[in-house]
Amino acid sequence: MQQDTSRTGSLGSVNSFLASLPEEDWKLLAARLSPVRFKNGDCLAHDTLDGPHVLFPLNLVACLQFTRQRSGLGLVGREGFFGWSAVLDDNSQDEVEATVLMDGGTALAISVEDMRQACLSSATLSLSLLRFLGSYTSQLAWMIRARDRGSLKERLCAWLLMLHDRVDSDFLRVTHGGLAAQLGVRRASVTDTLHVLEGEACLRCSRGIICLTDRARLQRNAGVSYETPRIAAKQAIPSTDTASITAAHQICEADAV
Amino acid sequence: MQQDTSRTGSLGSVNSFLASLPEEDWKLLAARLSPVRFKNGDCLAHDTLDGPHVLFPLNLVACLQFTRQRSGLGLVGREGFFGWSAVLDDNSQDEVEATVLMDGGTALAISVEDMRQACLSSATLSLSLLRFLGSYTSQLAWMIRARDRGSLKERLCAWLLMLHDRVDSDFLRVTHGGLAAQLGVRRASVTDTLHVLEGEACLRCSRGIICLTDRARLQRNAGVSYETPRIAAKQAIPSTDTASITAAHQICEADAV
DNA sequence: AGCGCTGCGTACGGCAACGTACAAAAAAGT
DNA sequence: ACTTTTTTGTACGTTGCCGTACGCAGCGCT
Repeated sequence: MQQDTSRTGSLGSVNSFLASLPEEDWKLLAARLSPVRFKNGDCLAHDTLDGPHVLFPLNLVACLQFTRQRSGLGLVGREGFFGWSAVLDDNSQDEVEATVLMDGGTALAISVEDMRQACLSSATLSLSLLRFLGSYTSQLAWMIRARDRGSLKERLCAWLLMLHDRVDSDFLRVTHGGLAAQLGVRRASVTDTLHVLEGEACLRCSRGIICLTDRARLQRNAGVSYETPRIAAKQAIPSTDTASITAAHQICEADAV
Repeated sequence: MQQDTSRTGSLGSVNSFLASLPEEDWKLLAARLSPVRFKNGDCLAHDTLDGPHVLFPLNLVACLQFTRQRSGLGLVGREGFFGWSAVLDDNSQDEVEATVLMDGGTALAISVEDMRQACLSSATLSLSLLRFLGSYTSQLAWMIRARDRGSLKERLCAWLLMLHDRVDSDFLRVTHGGLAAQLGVRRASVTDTLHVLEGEACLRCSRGIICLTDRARLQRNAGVSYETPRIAAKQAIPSTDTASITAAHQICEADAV
């Protein structure tokens, strides 16, 4: 853990976007961040908070999607943040929400006003936001590609890998129905495809849990649908080791009382 | 035309992103912008220029796509710009290129270095970039939605409307094959669907030209696939009237000699 | 006139994913 | 121990789009 010691043990150290900020930009935000806990299925920024906020997930994974609609647009986890549309007061995107998928946990929140202030006083911070939005853009683009040229098997593998990237366990707490919703396909299709993958020894299913056993093989199955997202994630998600995350998580829990 | 008089008659006035910039940010860019002409089928930023540039289309429309692949990711025209990935030195997106679709024309170019400089010295400029990237993000998101829930008819209508938004004529210079490539489907499927739309009196086809005759009906056919892109575009594309565009175009031609 | 090229019309079989439906198994509530 | 809910297994007919393929029409070129 060769991170900036002033931030080690602090709350922000586990969100790799925050962790990657230069010292001055971090100071602009640090004082105004406060931890918020979310349960599984919660909608980020609507359920728990009063006003609009930007949220930096620590150990939760959220699925971006249009309000009240099935197909998921992408994932946000500890590599990034959610709520940029409000910062840009871009109401065209108000119809996109993020619901917590797995392992309900903690995110750091900052009010949109504070965030906007910080951006206006630091061009490098704005550029950092731009960089993340750029990588999210790339994620969306590959999603599009996957939808018309890739088979369901390919897409499912890519999605599982993206989930796996954002948690610390090989056990994904998702149901077939949940995955179907996120991928915008039938539940039965997911079940079938998972059985095929199980046959290829890529994973094992039990009720409500999928255990990834052969990431490499999954990756081969995903093909190009996962190639670039992986690269983008590698840039954005540096080596955040499990221990530090758990530690910070516990600090959060204590802090959030 | 109630635009800033200092910019009326200048080149940037027809790119609505540039036009929307506050005076100071505009000054940061104006001196370093130079017009570049593109032919139909050219690839923005690779064919004509030496180094990496950011390009602000004036009267051309470009289709974003992965290198050497069919399906188009989105459109960029006079409402925005292309080349942000280089500004963020986000090489994960290097595989996305933009090829000129229609009516080859002029774009204003600024070197990535100059652009980065300008962004670092102005937080509001960075935020403007963010805002556009946010609306592009939204465009991509609706694209995803359209691909799995929308029929080809729906997607085709939305695409035609988006093209129409970015030109000044009701005549679109595109072939069925071209549209098929952009939409990532068979040429024959496009032909069939166009005939259906022709039957509904939405448009008329001749060789290499599609004439939109009933925008409202097209919009109804497109359904939600076009709703939000339209809203996003309305924010980003203010009333740029034909006369000013033509005028500025001619200035460009003179300037580009 | 004749040639070639690009763009359009149309057809047939195939397949992945769809909608729907029903029942069994596992967990959760009482 | 019993009921209720959630999750999973499996089936059948349907459909939108695919791949491929062939012929014709408009247009430029020599």
